[in-house]
Amino acid sequence: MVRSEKTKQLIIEKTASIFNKKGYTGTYLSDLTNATGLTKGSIYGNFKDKNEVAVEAFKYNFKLQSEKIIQKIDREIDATDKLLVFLDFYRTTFGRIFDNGGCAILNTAVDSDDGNDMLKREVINTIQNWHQRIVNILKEGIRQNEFMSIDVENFSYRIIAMVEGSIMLAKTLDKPHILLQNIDFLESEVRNIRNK
Amino acid sequence: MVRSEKTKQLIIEKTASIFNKKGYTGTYLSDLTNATGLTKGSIYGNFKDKNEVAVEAFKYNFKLQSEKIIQKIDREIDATDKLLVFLDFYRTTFGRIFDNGGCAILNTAVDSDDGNDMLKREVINTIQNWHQRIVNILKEGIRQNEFMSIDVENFSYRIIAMVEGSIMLAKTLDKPHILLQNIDFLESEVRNIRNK
DNA sequence: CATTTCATATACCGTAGGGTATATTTGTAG
DNA sequence: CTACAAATATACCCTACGGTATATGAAATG
Repeated sequence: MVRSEKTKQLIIEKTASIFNKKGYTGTYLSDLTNATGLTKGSIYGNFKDKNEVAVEAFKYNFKLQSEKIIQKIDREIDATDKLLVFLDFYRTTFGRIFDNGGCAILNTAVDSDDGNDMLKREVINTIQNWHQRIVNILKEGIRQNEFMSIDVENFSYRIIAMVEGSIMLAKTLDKPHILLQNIDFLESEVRNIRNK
Repeated sequence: MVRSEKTKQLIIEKTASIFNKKGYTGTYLSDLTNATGLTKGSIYGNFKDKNEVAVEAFKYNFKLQSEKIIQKIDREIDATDKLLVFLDFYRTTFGRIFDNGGCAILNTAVDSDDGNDMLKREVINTIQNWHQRIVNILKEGIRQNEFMSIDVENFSYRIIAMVEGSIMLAKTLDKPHILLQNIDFLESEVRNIRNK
């Protein structure tokens, strides 16, 4: 990795959680320089503007959350196990997610809802990717006669909505058990659509 | 209403949706003066600072959402009907909620998660009020043998999580049907806990 | 080792942010 | 109709925001 790429990476890594915590307008260039130990000149030598940093920070935040879980999912064979592994993931990582400022998708979706088109487009893409991933697992499960023939679109949006809503509640009220219990519920939902 | 109270109200009403759309740091005093047609002097004559306006704006936004639905709930006698009326409410009002910038609870919870203690406390209170309201309906339903004996805390957090998560998804992706379908689901959940 | 290239720091700019002290206006009571 | 109080506007403050032009420093190449 050339020097510039290293710095770029450093900036993203050091500022990602700040953007996630304070939002786009709430994160100042001074936050970026403080966190990185670099100067504005250096940051603007590596990024076009603050927006570009924010977009990269969001990508990084999501990757941080999703990379490991995708690996785990891919390791499983049965659709049921894929979904269960995915859900169980939140049990073990909610602490880290909370420390990082909460779910990047939720935060950025709410934050970029007015204005900030680049960020908004990135969030939409990310959600749709995630949704499609679950849809594909469900479809494969149905094809393999593992699951009943359900409305896969609907079911996967339900999972995402529940996860996101639960993270918001659990984090805001500082009651992790809300998330944990709703994960329990989603697991039972997954088991319910299985063919016996 | 004395003059000052009128102005205060005007400021709150005219700026509430702006705060909901752009968040606390994203809403500038210039937004407030533009929206109200007043000057900074007048705004600071009626409020201590921007934070106080934001808190009042949040209260107003939530009231706007909740006032009518509470009336509707109170009109129903059976616990089942109370819950169904509550859920059905979102079918008819999601458009207005979206136009107002989304659910005030969700937005403010995410927005005030870092810093802004006054706002954060207000959100927490509001969520807990809302939760308690659902818990009370469920408890009463159980007492009247209308519902099975379920975990009421858990069940009501599940409803709230689902509603909030669905609003986020539906608004971000511009797909209202996500919210509508998840409302359908919650309705069937309510019907499922009824004693036959 | 000299030179060039690339990355970072310095020093600066205009603007607009939140906030306030003071002047002006507007209702209101005698 | 005047005098007073309350509410609003004016004019200003300092700070720090996002951003840029330029100078300095560190690697890489011949």
